[in-house]
Amino acid sequence: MAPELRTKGERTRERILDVAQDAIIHKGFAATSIEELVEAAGITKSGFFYHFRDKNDLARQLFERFMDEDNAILDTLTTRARTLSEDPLQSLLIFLNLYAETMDEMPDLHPGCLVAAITYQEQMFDREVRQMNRESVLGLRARFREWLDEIGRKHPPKIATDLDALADQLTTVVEGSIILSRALADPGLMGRQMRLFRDHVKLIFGA
Amino acid sequence: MAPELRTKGERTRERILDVAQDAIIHKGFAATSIEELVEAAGITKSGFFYHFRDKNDLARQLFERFMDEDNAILDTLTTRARTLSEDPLQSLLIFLNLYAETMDEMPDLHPGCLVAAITYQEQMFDREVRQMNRESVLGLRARFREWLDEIGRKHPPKIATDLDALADQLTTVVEGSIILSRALADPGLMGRQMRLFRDHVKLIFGA
DNA sequence: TGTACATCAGTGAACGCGCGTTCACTGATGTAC
DNA sequence: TGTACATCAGTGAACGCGCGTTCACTGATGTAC
Repeated sequence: MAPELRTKGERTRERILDVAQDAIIHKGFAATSIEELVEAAGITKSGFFYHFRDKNDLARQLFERFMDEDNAILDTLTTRARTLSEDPLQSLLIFLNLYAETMDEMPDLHPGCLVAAITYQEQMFDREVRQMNRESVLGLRARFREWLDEIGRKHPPKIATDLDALADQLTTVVEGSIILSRALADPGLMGRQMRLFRDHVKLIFGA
Repeated sequence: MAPELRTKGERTRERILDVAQDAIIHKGFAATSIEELVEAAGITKSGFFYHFRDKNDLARQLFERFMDEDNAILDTLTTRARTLSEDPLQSLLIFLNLYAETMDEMPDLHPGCLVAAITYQEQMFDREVRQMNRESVLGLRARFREWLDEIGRKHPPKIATDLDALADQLTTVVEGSIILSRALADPGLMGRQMRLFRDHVKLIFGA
C-alpha cells in the first residue's frame, strides 16, 4: 500500500497526475493544456503521450486514483469511528466529527472535489469517465444508507425522516460546502457545515 | 419588467445569452466556443463581437442577467411566504417549501447553478466576474442570516446552533444538490434535499 | 413627402497562435547466455 | 565478465485544425430639416 520508490516511469506518471489534478480542479478540464502539465512535471509533450493514450485517458486515470484515495480516507475514518464506540449512532457521530476535522486540516485535497468538477464539465468527458463519476456518488449513498438503517434498528428515529435523502445529504453537504468555501475563500466553512449536518443526525435519532 | 419585444439587437443578444448559459453549465466556459454559440443563435461570428467586447464580456453579461433572475425568483417566493403567515418562522418554512417546489418544477434553470460552474473554473474568468460570484453568495448569506435572527427573537432556538452556518447551509444544499442531481440524473433529488433542510430548521426552532 | 445623414445590426474574409496528436528516433537500464 | 538484444522512458520536430479576435465593408432602419 505504501507506494514509495517504484520505477522512474511510475514516479513521472504520478507527478503528471498531481499537477493535472490541481489544474483541473481550479481551471476545468478543457482549460488545462497538456503543455502546461508537462512543463510543471519537467518533461516534454511527447513524454506525456508515452504515459497517457490521449487527454481523456488522463482524466480516467486521474479519477481512478482519486476514488481510491477517497475511499481509503473514508475507510480509515469509519474504522476509527467504529473502534471508538460499538453503538452505530455514536460511531456515525464520531465519524462525522472526524470527517469535519479532516476538512479543517486539508481544505484543498478532500474527497469529492473532483466529482463536482467533472459533473460541471460532463460533455468534455467520455462515457466511461461519466459512469465512474456516477458510481462514486452511488457508492457513498449506499455506504451511508446502510449505516443509517443499522442505526434505525437500534434507535428508531424520533422524527419521520426520508433516510434516502439523509444519506444523500452527506454528499450534498460535502459538494456544496466545497463550492461555498471556494467562492468565499473560507477554508473553515466546510467543517462547520459538516458539524451542522451532524447536529441534524443527532436530533433525528436522539442523543 | 416584462421584457417583450424591444429592438432586434436586444433579442439577438438575449438569444446568444440563452444558448451560452446552457452550454457553459453543461460543458464549462473554456469548452464552449463562440463558433457553436453563433451557429445556434443563427448569426455569424463577427455578429457576436458586435454584442460582446470579448469572451469574458459574455461571462459578465451572462452572470449579471442570471443574478437578476435569481434574485427576482427569491424575492417573489419571499413575498408570497411572508404574505401567507406573519410569523417569521412559519414564513421561512413556507418559503422553503415553495423553494423546493420551484426546484421540482424547473430542475434545469434554478438559481445558483452558475455559481458552481464559475467557482470550478475560476482561473478562466477575470477578477470582475469572480467578485460578482463572491457577492452573490454573500448576498444569500446576509438575506437568510437576517431572517434567522428575526426568527430567533420570537422563537429562541431549542438547540444551540451556529446560525451563520445554518444561513450558509441553504446555499450549500442548493449547490450540492444540483451536483448530485446532475451526476445521478435525478431531478427530484434537489427538492428532497431542500425539504430535509427544512426539517432541520423546524427542529432547531421547534414547530 | 423627399432627401441626407447617422446609427444599428450585422457580414465575410483573413490573421496568428496554441492546442492535441503523431512519428521517427535515442540514451539508459535490464536480461540472457 | 563481456556481448547482444529488448524494453523503458523518454526527446524533438512537425502536422493540421479550430479557436478568439480584427477589420473593412454593408443593407436596413431611424431621425432632421
